[in-house]
Amino acid sequence: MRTQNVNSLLGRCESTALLLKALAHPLRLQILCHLTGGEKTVSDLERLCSASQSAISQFLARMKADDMVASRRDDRFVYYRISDPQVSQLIGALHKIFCHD
Amino acid sequence: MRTQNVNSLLGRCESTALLLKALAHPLRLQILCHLTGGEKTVSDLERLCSASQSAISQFLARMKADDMVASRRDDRFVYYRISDPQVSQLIGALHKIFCHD
DNA sequence: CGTATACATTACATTATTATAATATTCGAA
DNA sequence: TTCGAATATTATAATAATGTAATGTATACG
Repeated sequence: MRTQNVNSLLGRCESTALLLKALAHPLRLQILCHLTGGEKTVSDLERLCSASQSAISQFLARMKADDMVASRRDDRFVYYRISDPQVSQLIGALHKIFCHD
Repeated sequence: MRTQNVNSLLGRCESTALLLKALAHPLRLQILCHLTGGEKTVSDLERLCSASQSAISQFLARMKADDMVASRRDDRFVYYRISDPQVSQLIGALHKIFCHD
């Protein structure tokens, strides 16, 4: 049963590991760090992360499919934001552990 | 320069992503969760995680090479423990976020 | 309409990760 | 010294992730 699985240690480790894997890439992590500062367009992220448009767009699409981020369009720009509270919490925790001492 | 790199956002994201990657596997995460409860032998972990000896041993070797865990031998048993404080902190943070609501 | 800008998608070669099986080592007890 | 339990290592086939290039789509504006 799904619920039982999620409540078992293995089940929680499986779903948590999936999320960790989604963050476990320098560019994806960078993107999410920038998004904690508020929504950004693809070209914002392109400049901020100095990565290719294609790579950024692909990772955003993937994270959107995983419901980690959401987007809205305004004219010719698409604004992305973090939509999963657990992702925000996790980024916050990472910041405390790795950027604060 | 190494220090500058670690202090840049990209540098911190790179090293943090490496650690996340190391945790981003159901079995490795399970192993580390069990180790937060104190040191365990390989066969303890084999039972606790219901995984093969080979898989457990390989992951432990890899995490040891990454200085995430350490081991000591007592007679015929090898006891593993978490040796990296950041790993402990991270597991603690994950527990709060994913196992506490 | 046609063009430029912003973004998305597809395709693919390269590299990394995984699971599994087989074999090796280490150490204590008989 | 031989045996078995505990752990480590090696090899490898299968799968997944990555970076890059090329192409596609949408929207505003002249």
